Amino acid sequence: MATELSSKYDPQEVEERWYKLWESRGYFKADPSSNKPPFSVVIPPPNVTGSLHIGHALNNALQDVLVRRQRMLGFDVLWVPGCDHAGIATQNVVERELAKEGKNRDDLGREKFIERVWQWKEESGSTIMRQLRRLGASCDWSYERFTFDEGLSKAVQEVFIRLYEKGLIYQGDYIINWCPRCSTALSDIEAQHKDVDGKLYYVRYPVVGQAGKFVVVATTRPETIPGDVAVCVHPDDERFAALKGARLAMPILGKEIPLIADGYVDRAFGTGALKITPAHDANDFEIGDRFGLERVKIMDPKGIMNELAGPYKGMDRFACRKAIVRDLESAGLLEKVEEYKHAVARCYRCETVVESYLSKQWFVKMKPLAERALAALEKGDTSFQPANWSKVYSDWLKKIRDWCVSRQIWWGHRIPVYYTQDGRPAAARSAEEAAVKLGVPAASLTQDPDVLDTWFSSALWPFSTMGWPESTPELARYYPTSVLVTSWDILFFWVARMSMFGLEVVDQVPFKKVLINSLVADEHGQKMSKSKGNVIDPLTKIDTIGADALRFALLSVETQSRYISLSEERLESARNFTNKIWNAARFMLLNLKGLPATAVARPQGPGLELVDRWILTRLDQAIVDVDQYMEDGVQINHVAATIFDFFWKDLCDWYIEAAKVRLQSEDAAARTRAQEVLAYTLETTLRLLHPLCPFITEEIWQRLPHQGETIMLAPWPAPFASVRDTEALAQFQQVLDVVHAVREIRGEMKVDAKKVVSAILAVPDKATLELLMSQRDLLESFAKMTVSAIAIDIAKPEGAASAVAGAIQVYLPLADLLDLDVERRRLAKEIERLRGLLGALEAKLSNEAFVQRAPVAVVETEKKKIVDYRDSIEKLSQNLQGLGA
RNA sequence: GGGUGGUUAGCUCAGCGGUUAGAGCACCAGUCUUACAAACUGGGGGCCACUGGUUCAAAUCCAGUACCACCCACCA
Repeated sequence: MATELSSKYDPQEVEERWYKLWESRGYFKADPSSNKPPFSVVIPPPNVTGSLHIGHALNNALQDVLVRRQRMLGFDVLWVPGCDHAGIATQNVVERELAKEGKNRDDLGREKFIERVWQWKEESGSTIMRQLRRLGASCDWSYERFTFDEGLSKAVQEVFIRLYEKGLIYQGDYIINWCPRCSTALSDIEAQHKDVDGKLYYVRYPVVGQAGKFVVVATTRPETIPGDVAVCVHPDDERFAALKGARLAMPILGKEIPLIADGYVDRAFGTGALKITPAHDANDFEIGDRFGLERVKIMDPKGIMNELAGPYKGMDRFACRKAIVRDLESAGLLEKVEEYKHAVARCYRCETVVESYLSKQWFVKMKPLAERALAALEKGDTSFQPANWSKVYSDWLKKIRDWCVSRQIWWGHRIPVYYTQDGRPAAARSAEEAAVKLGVPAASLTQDPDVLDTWFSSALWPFSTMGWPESTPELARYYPTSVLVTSWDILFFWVARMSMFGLEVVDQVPFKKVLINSLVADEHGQKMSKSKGNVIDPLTKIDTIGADALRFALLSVETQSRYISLSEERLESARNFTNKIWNAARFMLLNLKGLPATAVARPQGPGLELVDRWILTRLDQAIVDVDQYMEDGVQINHVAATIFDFFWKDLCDWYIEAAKVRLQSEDAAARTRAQEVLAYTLETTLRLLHPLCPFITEEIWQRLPHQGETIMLAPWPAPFASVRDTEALAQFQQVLDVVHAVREIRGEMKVDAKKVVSAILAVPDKATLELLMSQRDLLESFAKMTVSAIAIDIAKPEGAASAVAGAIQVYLPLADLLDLDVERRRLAKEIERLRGLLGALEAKLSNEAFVQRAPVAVVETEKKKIVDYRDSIEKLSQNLQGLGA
């Protein structure tokens, strides 16, 4: 069987070839008609704004691991791929493109502009899907969806109308977060608060009719003074008792405003007096409402002061702040300015300082939806992993506020509400339907110009992708999805909203499990950003080190912390691992000639050598560990480490080296045995590794004796059913100990690596004697030595270096190579180490509390260890003395 | 103001109740041994942030402290 591998691993060629084959043969396809149990995942749809970044690579590698393993376990897997139209973000990107051409969106007009964005989407969307393929993502491409697809748009429209009719969507004038640059409303979570070093201005509001008297108000936003309609103090604040009912003059502009009192005011803050600007602050809006005050809007949607700002008309809000401060100062109305650290909200898409702005918007009433999501969490219908995210999630749901869903942009799902000439609204699937509802001709209606928050459609993703509102076989079979793999930064934006909308619309949670993955930072824990120049581009990496290596690097650092650090070193190490796999496989394939093409059964029986039994048992252990780490909290980094250690240390460093003796032997039976163990071990390990590194495992697997046409559909490895061969583990460990002991002496004594030394092994009993006799060839080849004698209680020759390997004594008569100083230091150091261990143990065992209370088994092993330590110290001391002082 | 996570070898991290703690990279010494120098062999390197507590036993559990990150929040 066994065909050779090229001497150098070329991931590019291998990856491209296999992905095409897999896809064309339909291995990624779900089969709704199969009788296999279903397993479904929907991709967190990447935004069509650009290309795949390293975070996507991690997220999708993780999904692919789960999905590939489930397939191997015999599930009918559906992994739905797709992109998000990403409303504001994408519109911004295209507007920037236009700006390069010296144009803006108004130059094109709504229709042409949207056409332009679609053009962008076609390019960018296909780039992203191509990149996912390069990563190896085994999505079912026949289910590829886009949040702005016709079908998904229909779902959006339908959900809006249903919620509207249920009274869960309403329109109203409220203070919302407004981005003057994007010129649209934002939801609360789209305004991101960051502390800044600002200033607190103490402004004097002259009391009308009492010359020289002022009420001093502390504010961070003096530019909103023209919008003031009152100054408010606490009703019980003695300092203002005498001014009750007074009128104040707005600084600079002179407009008269009342002094009012409300319990909301914090007497301890500033001067205890708060200016009330209902159109530009959420709290002031509420207070204004309580007092029936006017709402004076002093800015336009771009953040430019309007005519109500009097002399400041036409100024940008920040220029206006400067101007007002200057004017206040020259008018003697600025009492003082304090440094003040406070939170300022910025647009999450463009970082512009967000304005609290009064405007008419559409809202979703969230409380009833959140309650259902909370109940589902409580019931365990959805669970989080790591589990502590469920607290973050539920805390947010508990204090949820209504969701502002209308956006004053063009790229998105148009709000399906139509108005009559006199402003009566109706939510409808078309103008015609609205016309019927409203009893007017369709032509007389105008549709709401706004579009929906992009996250509105994302919230429907798990069921809209499956064909809702139609009742499709996919919905019935794959909804709720099995697991959602996503990062915590979109827990509120996306995960929580999917839960709420899934329950509200389909009456079931959208996913049973949420697996939260880390965000990827650089090697110093810094967020990757273009400006810092620390971005690692996944595609460039795939080009250079291959997708498998990139995946392995990401997966081997993925933990349950919020950020993981990815460094060039880590990537290099993963690249080295794939290279090691390639070379080891290459060696094995070169040595498997003569094996049949059919899968090799697990070798067993008396023909097995100790080392064979050892590697097979280590393999079983690795499988058990991997399974546990896959199931038990998905500790994928441990999965990676387990396979890495098994493959490199056990298989390559020991087993392959050990097998070389037999592979070159004349004894055909012995050779075949070694070949069978190698083939079996490698084939099983490849299946174990396949979900993490799909390409290289397939490429090698194809050349090994195997069953089936692809490793993708080969069965997931199961540990061998019979009892663990713990005897082999223990015995082989003794062999390893002896090898280590000899190598250490050689290293310390600087024995020429090519020189074959001779060794004498003193063993404690007959069993050990027989064991070492049987492993003599192995010992000799591993330690570059000839074993001249193995005997019970043989004496140490003159001029020999010595070491203790468990109960075995190793003597190397090195003659003039022996450096007495080095030898003394070595032995003394080891004795010191053992004495330390012994001392601690003795203290422990002389502690009666320990002997009485600790489990008997623990006490017993400790007692045995004491004997062993004493024995070793004794031997080493003798050896040391034998060297003379 | 509330909350979460972190603090272990020079760096990035693992270990989360039972020997005086491990890995990868980096470092030092040696080796091109015909699968692999992207490799092999050996070595050096850590009072596991601090302080208390629980326990026969603590890096590991609990409490507090310090520092670092992050999230949430309408106190101007």
